[in-house]
Amino acid sequence: MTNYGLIVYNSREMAVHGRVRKQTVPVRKKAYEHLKMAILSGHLSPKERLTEEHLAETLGVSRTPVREALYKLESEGLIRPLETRGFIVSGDSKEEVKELFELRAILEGYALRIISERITEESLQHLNTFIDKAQAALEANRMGDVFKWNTRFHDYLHELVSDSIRLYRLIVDMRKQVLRHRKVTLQSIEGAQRTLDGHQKILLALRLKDPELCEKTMREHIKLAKEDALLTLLEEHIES
Amino acid sequence: MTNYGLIVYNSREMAVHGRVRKQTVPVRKKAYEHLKMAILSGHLSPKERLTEEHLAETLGVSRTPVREALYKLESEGLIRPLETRGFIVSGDSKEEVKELFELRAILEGYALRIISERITEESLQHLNTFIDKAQAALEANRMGDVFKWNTRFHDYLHELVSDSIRLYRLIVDMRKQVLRHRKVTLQSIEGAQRTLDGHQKILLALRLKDPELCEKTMREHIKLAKEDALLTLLEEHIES
DNA sequence: GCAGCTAATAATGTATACAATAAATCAATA
DNA sequence: TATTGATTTATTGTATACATTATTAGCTGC
Repeated sequence: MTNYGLIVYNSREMAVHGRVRKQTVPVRKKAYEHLKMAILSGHLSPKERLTEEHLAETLGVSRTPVREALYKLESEGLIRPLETRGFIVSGDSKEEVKELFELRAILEGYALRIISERITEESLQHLNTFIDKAQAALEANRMGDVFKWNTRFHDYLHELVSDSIRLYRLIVDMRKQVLRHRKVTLQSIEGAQRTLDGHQKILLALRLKDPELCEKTMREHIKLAKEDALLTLLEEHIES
Repeated sequence: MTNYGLIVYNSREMAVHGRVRKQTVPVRKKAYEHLKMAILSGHLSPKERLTEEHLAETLGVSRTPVREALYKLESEGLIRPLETRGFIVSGDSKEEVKELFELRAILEGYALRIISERITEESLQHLNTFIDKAQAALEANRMGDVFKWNTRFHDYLHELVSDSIRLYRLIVDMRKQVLRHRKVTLQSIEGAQRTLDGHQKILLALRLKDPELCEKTMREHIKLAKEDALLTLLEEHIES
């Protein structure tokens, strides 16, 4: 396994109730974030076996926080216990990727339905801005920015259901997991344009305040993303 | 806090690969199950503060497995960290119950959509049997059995999507959490009859193999359950 | 009484030790 | 050379100790 050292950022300040309170980031959380990123970015492949001791040693911490991170990752389905001991990064089989996107489609579709019933003109304006910026970036061929503004678009939408805690959590979680399949999608211009068109449609559906249409549109939008992701998956297979 | 001792069932046999292998249930898991049941059954009220030390002492184990159980419960939203230290059982505010049921509605609605595309005649027969048995029990005023067969009905449906691991997990999880709001629903005869009618509709939609209709029907079915649960919640408030 | 400080206490976070168990290795035997 | 059994090693599960931090309680001076 590659030795990726634990990033050190031990404490940060946080204002609570007017009083400044120091809050140290628990090692457990750092280990968790670290492993999660390693998995999502592909640094940790599904081939490698993960054991508490080994990880603890690699990260330079004790087993206690590591195991807590492992359990959390397991509960999120990012790793799974091995028949023998230890864990393994969950492979992204075609079926799994499909399922991930399908869940996203229904959850976010439903979220958009809710949103359509409460969205304000101001929010619509915001969303519009994000689309415009992404479009401009696309025309200037700044793909990084396209990605950024598209992400903002979704983030902003999600914030609008942040009071539905469970739904919100689920969506955020799914999106994170989907990250590793989405890279290539946005590298192709056609893919990016398609995404943007999707966002336009979503905005339109929201403007119409039509819950039914909103749900349907979002589902279709994510379905497209799914197909892109599956294509990518296929390409990777051919490459290797 | 009430002293509920840890149920002792230390090991069980499990056949794996033809070979019988002894498997001890980890204390962590026992503590988790124990706390979960205490919460879901209402033995642990949202008033009580949960701290690692205290729980460890009460359960007669060390903090290590307790904290792991606590983290898991937190990730499932059954408890949440207190502003001060410790955890507290998540209250079932009206909003939370609503959200829970709404999520169930979309997830199970989607599940039924999938199921409709693959269900066999045999499965339909099974489902039919469950409904018949529940109906018979209802007419004989054996409410416990009504509950049992209705549960079987849903369980059986869920099994049909058990290969969609994430979806399956989510549904199972939501249903468990919903348990504590459902008791009273089935105690009323009208409620039970309504539930049964709903199951009939679901079966019909499945027979028609109409995905759209299936999704819609299931959503409506769970929406009804939601309203019952909310009524119950209201009643409890009045009582106290 | 109360604002602000300090000491005491409670609770958590992490490391570590040890016991229990599973997997791997190896040797002996048929 | 398979198969079995015993031994070694790897890994996990739990308890515990200690350090750190948060919370509370108790002061003191106003």
